[in-house]
Amino acid sequence: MPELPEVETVARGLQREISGSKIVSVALGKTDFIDNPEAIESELPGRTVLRVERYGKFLLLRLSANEQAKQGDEQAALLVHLGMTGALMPKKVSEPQAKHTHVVMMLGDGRELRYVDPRRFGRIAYLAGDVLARELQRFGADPLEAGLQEFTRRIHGRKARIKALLLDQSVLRGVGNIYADESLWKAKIHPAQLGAGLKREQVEQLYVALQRILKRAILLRGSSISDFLDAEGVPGEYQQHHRAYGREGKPCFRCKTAIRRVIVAGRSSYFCPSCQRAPRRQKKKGKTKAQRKRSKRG
DNA sequence: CTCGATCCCTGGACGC
DNA sequence: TGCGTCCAGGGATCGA
Repeated sequence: MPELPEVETVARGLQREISGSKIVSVALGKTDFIDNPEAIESELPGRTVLRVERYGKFLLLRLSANEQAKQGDEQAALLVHLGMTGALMPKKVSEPQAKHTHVVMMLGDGRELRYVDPRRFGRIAYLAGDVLARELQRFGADPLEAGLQEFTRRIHGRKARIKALLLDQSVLRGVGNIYADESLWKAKIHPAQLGAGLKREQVEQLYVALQRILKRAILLRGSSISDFLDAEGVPGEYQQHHRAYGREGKPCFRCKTAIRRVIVAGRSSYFCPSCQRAPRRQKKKGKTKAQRKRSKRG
């Protein structure tokens, strides 16, 4: 599940591998996850990948102007969201095509940039000019670029639960389930705590924890839980450093209490019930029972 | 503003 | 060996 560190890792790899490469032609497979397949086919050929950046959980492939030099197509880019299972990698043309390869961009040097995504939870879009600018504006601050003041402003006044806030891409861009849980564990904050219910020091602790964890994860090339691979096909190593995520029933690294898993904001949330105390006056009535029976229906 | 529910999709785990 | 079922989960969307 590519989040900020994984996408950053892929972006760096692609920057090294394909920046400067020209896209000669494009072939599409299934396109139901692509905003505008026709634009992909008509706009990409002839353009050069100027550089590859990360924007939240998106890869942003900045493209050169079209050779026909149309008006207003400056600032053109290909946005790629990897969803849960997406992978974007350059391969030699001679290499067999993996199953679920949905986009193939032929490069000018005998390689292809291939997008593979079994579940198609990803997203691809060709955007330019104002449309691109507007799309990017929808997202919140990059957690590695935001200062403590901005971070606090975005968290402290909110009534939503902190887990939901961390996952909300319009609040912070790039944080997903793994790094939300890891940073909350490190800051000793319960995932159901309200943003507005956090003390000043807690917000600061969370800010520091989140940045440290993200930076460390980037150094280790991200977390490979199921099948994440970077642009070179190499798995990350940060999963070996997880303290909460995926550790239900295992002892907390601080106090040995068994890590618990609950659903918060619709997502599995792993936390230490001893280190991360539940919100005080939060307390509804029955719930666990209702949860287990709500499922089926397909 | 915030919530839960639902849908998208496939592979993997599990039960029989 | 092969079904059927459940689950995972980021994000969009809709109704409460």
